[in-house]
Amino acid sequence: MTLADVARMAGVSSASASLILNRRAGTRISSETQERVRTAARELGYRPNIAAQSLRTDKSHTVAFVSDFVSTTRFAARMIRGAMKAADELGQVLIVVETEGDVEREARAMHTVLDRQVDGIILAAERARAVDIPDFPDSVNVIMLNAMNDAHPHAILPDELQGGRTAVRELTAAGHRDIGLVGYDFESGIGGSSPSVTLERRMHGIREQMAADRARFIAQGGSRRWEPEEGYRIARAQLRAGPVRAFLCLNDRLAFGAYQAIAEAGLTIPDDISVVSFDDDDISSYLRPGLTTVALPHEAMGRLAVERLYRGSPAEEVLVAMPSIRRGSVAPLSVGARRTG
Amino acid sequence: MTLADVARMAGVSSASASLILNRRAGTRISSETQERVRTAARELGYRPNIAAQSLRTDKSHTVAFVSDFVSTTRFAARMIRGAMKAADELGQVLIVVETEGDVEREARAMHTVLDRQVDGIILAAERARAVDIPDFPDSVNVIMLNAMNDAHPHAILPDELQGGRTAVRELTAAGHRDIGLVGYDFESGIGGSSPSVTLERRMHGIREQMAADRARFIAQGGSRRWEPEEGYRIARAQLRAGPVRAFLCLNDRLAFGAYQAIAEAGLTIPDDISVVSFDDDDISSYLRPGLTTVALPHEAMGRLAVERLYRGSPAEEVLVAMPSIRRGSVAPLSVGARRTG
DNA sequence: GCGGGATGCATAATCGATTTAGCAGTACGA
DNA sequence: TCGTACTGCTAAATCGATTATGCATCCCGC
Repeated sequence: MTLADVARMAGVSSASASLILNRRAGTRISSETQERVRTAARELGYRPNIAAQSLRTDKSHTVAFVSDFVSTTRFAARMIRGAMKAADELGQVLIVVETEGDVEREARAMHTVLDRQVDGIILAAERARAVDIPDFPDSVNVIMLNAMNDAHPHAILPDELQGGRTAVRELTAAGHRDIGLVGYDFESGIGGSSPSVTLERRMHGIREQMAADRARFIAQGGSRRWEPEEGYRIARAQLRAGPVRAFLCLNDRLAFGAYQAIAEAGLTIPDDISVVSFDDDDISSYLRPGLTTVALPHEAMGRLAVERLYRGSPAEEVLVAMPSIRRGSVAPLSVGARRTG
Repeated sequence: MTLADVARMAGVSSASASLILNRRAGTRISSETQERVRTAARELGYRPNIAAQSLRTDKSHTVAFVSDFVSTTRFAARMIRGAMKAADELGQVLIVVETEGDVEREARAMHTVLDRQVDGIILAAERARAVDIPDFPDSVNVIMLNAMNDAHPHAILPDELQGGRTAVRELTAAGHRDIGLVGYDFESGIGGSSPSVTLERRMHGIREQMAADRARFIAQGGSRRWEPEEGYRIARAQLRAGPVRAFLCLNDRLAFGAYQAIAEAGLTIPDDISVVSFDDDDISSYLRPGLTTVALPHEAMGRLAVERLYRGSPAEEVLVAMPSIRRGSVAPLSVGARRTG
């Protein structure tokens, strides 16, 4: 079923059919003719051939989502999901390519999708970071998702500054002032696997809010890997060293480890000790009690990427709020409730 | 950079340029001319416009991956990853659409991708099941991935019969004959969330292998939901009822719960009790000791889907082997090692 | 009765490839 | 010398849309 078929059935030229079906005609075509064409299109089940459209108009209604990882964690998947929902709403479609961080595959991916005349490219990274990307024509619309690149200022990132503040406030609002920090050490600067702008921002937010609320870290434990084992190790050390009543963990896996250490010490969350963390990983809802965590808003970010490409929004850095997900690992500090025995 | 540019630079017609770059010419074009054209293409960085190609040839080198879920579990993501790897190797690209199981969105997705002249459609389901799909032209190449549909015999499924046998053999090979079954009850038929062909096959394989190895279920606990809580409940009941030394769990989340019950009973895995499960979920590698599980081969299945579409393989049901992932939750039965005190 | 403008539609070019049919030129055998 | 068979390439149609231009026709005012 082509446009020509529709035109023939309606007894008009395909030019008119095109004008009518694209509603570009204004008043220049009689309403009877318009009706005839629309009816014909409906009866024949006409659907435009997008390859032909794209050839002529240079619009493919297709966006490329090029990511270093799609399946390692659910984070990347959430960004994809957000992007796909927005695409669906806007009549777009997503070509998804995984590069596994391989530079050669990245370059290949860029070309492959450009060959398909995509309307824009979303370059996503699983963990917010600066990425190297191959050169390509300036005409191409590119947006960095959870990633940064000097040549491409259009980027969507989590608002880590606000996120850091929010996490601290979860604890201070419950009365906590003496807090154990798990995963980072301000003195040595150790924390996280690589120097990352977003981590800096998060730590900055944490520091600001701690000062604002007159709270202090009575213990700090840094580690490069942010896995349950390290969380366990650091939390145990802090519990042994002193009377910690609140942990601020830099991600949910660290918090998972901290939970173990807390249980081992015979303490109860949140009555004896409160825990707050970052990311909203799957495990945070599996844990008992559920972990209160400041979420990385990946779905919202993915959605925004598609929408901004579609709208041709200005190339600027966009920060997406990190909401706090309260699940029950924080309780008001009640003096003397702990270790009364 | 179009083909015409290349042709102009090489001083030939675009027809010749096309023939040469597609290597269709055979001996009909002089090698000097061929060289000139290839050089021109290289120097100009010529890349064919796939929209134009697709318009003319009806091949878009694009495959649609329509799935009910892409981001809920890592299973779906693994299928996508396998599909993408194969696509990358074959010079194809994947359009990914998520329908969330919504019939209307499924229909819309089918049309959207058909409009884009995809070479084939992969219809994937997160959990192996029969799916309803909208009608579309017979000319479209469709393959069911982890799903079944009467109208479309071309399907790729895990070999659950073999998988069931394999799981049992993991235990019987270690000397276990008296086994506790977690998640299913042969007498009541209760187990799993919905009647599923693949579950039937798995249970059939389990039954066969149990008989072949002269083993028996000394306890069975069925449940519709296969979540950690149920695993915990069922395992605890079985441990209290009698001297179970081996658990066969129907998925890793049930096993996760069983681990808790076992720890609570003061028993050690695998010395006191062996555990085998299905799926190879993430948690199976997080657990201590690592969980021995019969994996759902999702990545291999995704890969196969793209390859078979590409090759135009016959429309048949393809079963993919479920490999056993040994991690240390199974140990040889040593009589008297348990509860000696 | 005629120029001018609006109305309603068609013609044809175009996007960038593929592919069939066929045109020159040469070689060769009879 | 002529017919035939290759060889090496080009012209032009084609895929299915969009869009600039143009051609009738009619209405209107003068």
